[in-house]
Amino acid sequence: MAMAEKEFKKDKNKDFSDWYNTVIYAADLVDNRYNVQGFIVHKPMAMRSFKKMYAIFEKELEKDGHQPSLFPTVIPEENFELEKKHAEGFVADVFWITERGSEKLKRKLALRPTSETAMYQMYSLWVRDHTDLPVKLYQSCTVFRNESETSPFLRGREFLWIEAHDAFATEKESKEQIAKDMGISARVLGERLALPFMFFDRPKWDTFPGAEHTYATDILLPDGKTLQVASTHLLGQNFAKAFNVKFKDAENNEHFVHQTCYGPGIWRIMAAVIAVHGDDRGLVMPPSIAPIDVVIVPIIKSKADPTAIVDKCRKLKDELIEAGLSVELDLSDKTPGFKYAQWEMKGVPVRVEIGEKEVAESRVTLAARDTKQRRQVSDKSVVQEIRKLGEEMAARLKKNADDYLVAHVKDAESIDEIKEILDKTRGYARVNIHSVEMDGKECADTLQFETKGGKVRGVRIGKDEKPSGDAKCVVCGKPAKHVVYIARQY
RNA sequence: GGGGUGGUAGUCUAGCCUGGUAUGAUGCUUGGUUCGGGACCAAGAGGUCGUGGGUUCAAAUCCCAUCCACCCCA
Repeated sequence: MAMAEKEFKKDKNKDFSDWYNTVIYAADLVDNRYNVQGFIVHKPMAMRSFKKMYAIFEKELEKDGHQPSLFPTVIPEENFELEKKHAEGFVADVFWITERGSEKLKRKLALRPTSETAMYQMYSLWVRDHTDLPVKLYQSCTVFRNESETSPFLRGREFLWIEAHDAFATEKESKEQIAKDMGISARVLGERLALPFMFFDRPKWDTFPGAEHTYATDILLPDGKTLQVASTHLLGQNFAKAFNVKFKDAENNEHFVHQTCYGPGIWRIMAAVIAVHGDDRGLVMPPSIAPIDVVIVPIIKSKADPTAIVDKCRKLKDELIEAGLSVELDLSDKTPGFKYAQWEMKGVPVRVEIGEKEVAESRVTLAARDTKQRRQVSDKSVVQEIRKLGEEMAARLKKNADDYLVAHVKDAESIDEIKEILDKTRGYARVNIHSVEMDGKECADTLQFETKGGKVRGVRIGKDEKPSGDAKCVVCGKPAKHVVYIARQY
């Protein structure tokens, strides 16, 4: 709370990391004084946005035929180890429960780092024949991972996400689901949250442990590093075989199911929203997930009777709540300028100012968070005008994001050019590379070393980008089979 | 994995080298003046100086141990 009262003077573009590490506390999103590293307290300003974000995703998932569920937080060791590659990939990150009371457990229980091995255990019981398919369940929950380096919303030992786990009769359906999942990401991240995202087909060496293919959504942050905020994994029949998820088709033949899982990282999406939209005055929250839609600031002169102003504020608050908006009326004993700064810090999209002039002229003053520009609107059309202001703001955020992304993708034909792009442009370098199958890993490793952390994010999905016939790999010089994007990553 | 920084009031912080009554700001409380872009005056409350041990007449300060957090880099 106290941090929020302090004056905030940070230059986002000059020192992004410092800006980020200050604004999340100044905007009263989290408190990091809980004394376990990587486990953080989420305050109301964060939870309000999270709940809205969850609601948006859940609606999209349900439109696509998913149903809500909640599986246990603990996974017994024997389940966890069933899919070998999955277990190998995650074991270093798992927190284990080894005791209950003073008694040592005979088998360890994992705190779920992800829920495949909890859910598919049950899927194997539930799926008997083709009429049981598809299974499409999601859960909104937290998961636990023993990350060595932690940062609020970017990397935590406990973090919020959604995981959707689907099982299908056919490979075709499972592949179609990948596109549907990306459609959800595109609508939520691109349209509702105005984030500059790209879809990538991850290189073979960078797939989710246990998956055949990983399709990921990356967002470019202002420091030029990309953040993976969502991923869909084509699991094939790997887990189905490990967990014995089988069904009988219409001809009474047994088959393993084909599975996918989709995980939008609610925490990381928040990080992206903060990082992409925020400015030197604090958060700029897109209206779709703003913790508070509107703040009303009364302007009261000492010598005048405040009754009429306060009455008008209260009446407007009721009217806006009636219209479905979340509203804060700031009657605290602070000066207007102080209140403006406070609510701007918290990213409230629309501010209403009401003083004696507004009362006398039956109007109010609205101010948009992103431009800080004010406009006068009549009392009669306040709700409508606030909505309009929100829509205009959302459109501006979207345009900024799109422009930003376009300006931060550049082609490179040498490692030096890639370095230049990573360091100066602070964005993606688009290059020809030998291969994104396992035979290309050596090039990727070299590239990562030479460019100090530049990683192959993968082949862009939906763009059909292919190297020309005589194109050479930017690293090894052999004929290039793929066009990929390189960036440093979180 | 490697490195760095720090733990003193709700918050930020001075003091530590050179041991001797705990510094300032902010926030909070009360009263008053203010209020259209981070107001001001006055009074007041608020402290196991991370924890444990040692040295000493005396430890926030010196020594040893330990816990915790934060940041940066691969």
